[in-house]
Amino acid sequence: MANIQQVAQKAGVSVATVSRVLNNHATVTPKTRLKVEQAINELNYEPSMLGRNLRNSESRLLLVLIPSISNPFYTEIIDGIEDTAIKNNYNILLCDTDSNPQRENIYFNLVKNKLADGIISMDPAVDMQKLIDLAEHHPIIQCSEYDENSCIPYVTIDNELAAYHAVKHLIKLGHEKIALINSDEKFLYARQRRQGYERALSEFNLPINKEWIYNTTQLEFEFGQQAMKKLLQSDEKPSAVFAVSDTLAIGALKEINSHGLLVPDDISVVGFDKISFSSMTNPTLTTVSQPMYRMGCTAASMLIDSIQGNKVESIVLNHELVIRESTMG
Amino acid sequence: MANIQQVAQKAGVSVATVSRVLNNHATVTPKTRLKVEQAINELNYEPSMLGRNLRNSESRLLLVLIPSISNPFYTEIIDGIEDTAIKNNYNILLCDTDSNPQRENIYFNLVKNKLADGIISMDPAVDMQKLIDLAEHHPIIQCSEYDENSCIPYVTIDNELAAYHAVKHLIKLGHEKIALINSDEKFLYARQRRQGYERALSEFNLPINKEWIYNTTQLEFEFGQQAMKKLLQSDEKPSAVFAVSDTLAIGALKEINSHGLLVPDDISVVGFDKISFSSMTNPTLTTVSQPMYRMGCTAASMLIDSIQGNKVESIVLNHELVIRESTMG
DNA sequence: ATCAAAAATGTAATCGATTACATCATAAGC
DNA sequence: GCTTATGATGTAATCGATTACATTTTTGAT
Repeated sequence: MANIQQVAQKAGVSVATVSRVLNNHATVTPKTRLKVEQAINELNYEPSMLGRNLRNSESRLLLVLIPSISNPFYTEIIDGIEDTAIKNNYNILLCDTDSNPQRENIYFNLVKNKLADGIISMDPAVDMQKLIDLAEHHPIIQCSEYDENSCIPYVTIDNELAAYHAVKHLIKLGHEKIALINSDEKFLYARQRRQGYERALSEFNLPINKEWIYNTTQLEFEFGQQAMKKLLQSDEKPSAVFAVSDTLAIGALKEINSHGLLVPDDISVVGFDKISFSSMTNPTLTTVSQPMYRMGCTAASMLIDSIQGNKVESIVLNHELVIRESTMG
Repeated sequence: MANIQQVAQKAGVSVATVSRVLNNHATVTPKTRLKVEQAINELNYEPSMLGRNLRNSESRLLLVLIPSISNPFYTEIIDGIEDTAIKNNYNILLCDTDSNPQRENIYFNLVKNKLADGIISMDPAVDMQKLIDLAEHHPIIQCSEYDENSCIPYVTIDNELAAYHAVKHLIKLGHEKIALINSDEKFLYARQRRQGYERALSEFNLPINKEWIYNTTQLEFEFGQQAMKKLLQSDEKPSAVFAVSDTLAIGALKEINSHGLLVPDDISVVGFDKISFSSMTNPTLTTVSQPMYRMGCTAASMLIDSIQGNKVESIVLNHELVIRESTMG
């Protein structure tokens, strides 16, 4: 691969002139520009990002931290991030942390080392202290998942309110025995959704039954199945279930089916996220939809703003309850 | 962020010595090493990859090209790639091309610019000519998807044989009217799977009915639904369906259900890939399982080998037919 | 104590770009 | 034709690391 010196030599000009052509600086004669462009083509030259970044300290690369690419929830958000980034002449790289601190470190280092200009973190299991430390010197945005005390700007929805809406929907349908399949409450969103759940119940004077609240350690289907299995063993079976993710809800659905019960006739189910598979289940799943694409766009805009030295404010977007077969009795 | 000069100054040594400490060169007195390490800690110094790569021309970063992170098929492969890479002291970056040539270019440039050492391509829609050109000067491996004429090493399964096994399974169950939901046959795997389908039919003297072969433009659920809808309208309805991806098969399942038909009683269904959803459907889906994790490991090993200057050979791995409810009449 | 060999450390070139500043060429004004 | 203003191009420092080679220090044998 040719370098700028060789191009300069071939074109019979200095490296400065080649650089000027490369960066579209005004003061280059058309004739010279042509010579340089010819040399570039002949040598098949492409400028090295390494040299450029070293000098400019910018890479125009954004890092997106996700806990696992297997969770379909992130897909649409990433589309939004990607589109916005490209519109602003930035590119993104996906970093699957697998919630593994070692891998996390690798990606943090890319930023420290100026190989990337900033980070959008969507990993709820991220090492918060490290993220906060990093945020002191580097642009970082939290997307969907966040730490309220961290001072790192975030974009998210009102999880408490969304859960409240979902549960209220079930109550309005006449349900009084509503179970909650929650994930690990070390995550803020899990605590918030539980609060929404409890607020709805309280508001309608329904008791909060510990037996109907189940916390899973992960979000995969099997954990939803396991949760539902346990709930079906309780003294008084719930007549409805609110799960904090579609994957859990789908696992629950499967478990209900395999017990010979019908959704929504015997038990109604509400999920969260509106992943694409949620309309493929039988019955289709009622779920809380987040404006994922917009959330991604917003996060990217915020990050780019922040990179360009502007102060950015956290943003809370609206959610929407999508009513489908699993609650249509 | 401190640089190596500042560390050297603080420790009262030269930059060369700092660099030696950083790179564990033998010839440093324990006393000096200590001084340097102290300075490094006090200044919170981390070496810049930019400077290092510029000098060394290696980044120890691998690029993984995927058409879309929304396809769950890639998840496990990526796990394999990631584990193997990390074991060899490499890191990976996921590149979602969205089958968009512009984005592809960005990632190709990262390699050309030495910001990454090599590429594992899993995008069937990749611009082959560009990939081949790139492969002349840079290590590249094709994973799962490949071009047989490209000379770029690949790891894959025998798609023809896998499809043959799937269809033979249906034939053995007594089916004689077997439909094929294929994707776009501009993809090699689609052509190969069709061949396997046809070989199985021919071997048992079953006619190949054009009406029972449907090509979709994409792999999302809806395209499977659409395909099945069309198949159900044919003069003679098929009694079994082989879809070249689980997502298509799940769409087909949904469509069959919504026509009031039962799987497998009325129509049997076989998918391909064994994505996690495939065990959450009702009924669960019979599918062809690829050794995805191993495929990922293999691809990563091949790439790293290639980076280190060794010649690598293409590899074909074994598949397995997983029989579940959708074909258990 | 002296000197050679070995070990430790320093000096400075290098990677590939960008850019402030210097220099050279051209055109305009008189 | 001479001076000056302006535009085009070149020179060389710079970014942050690595490393061949040079230099200094230490060690050990006599």
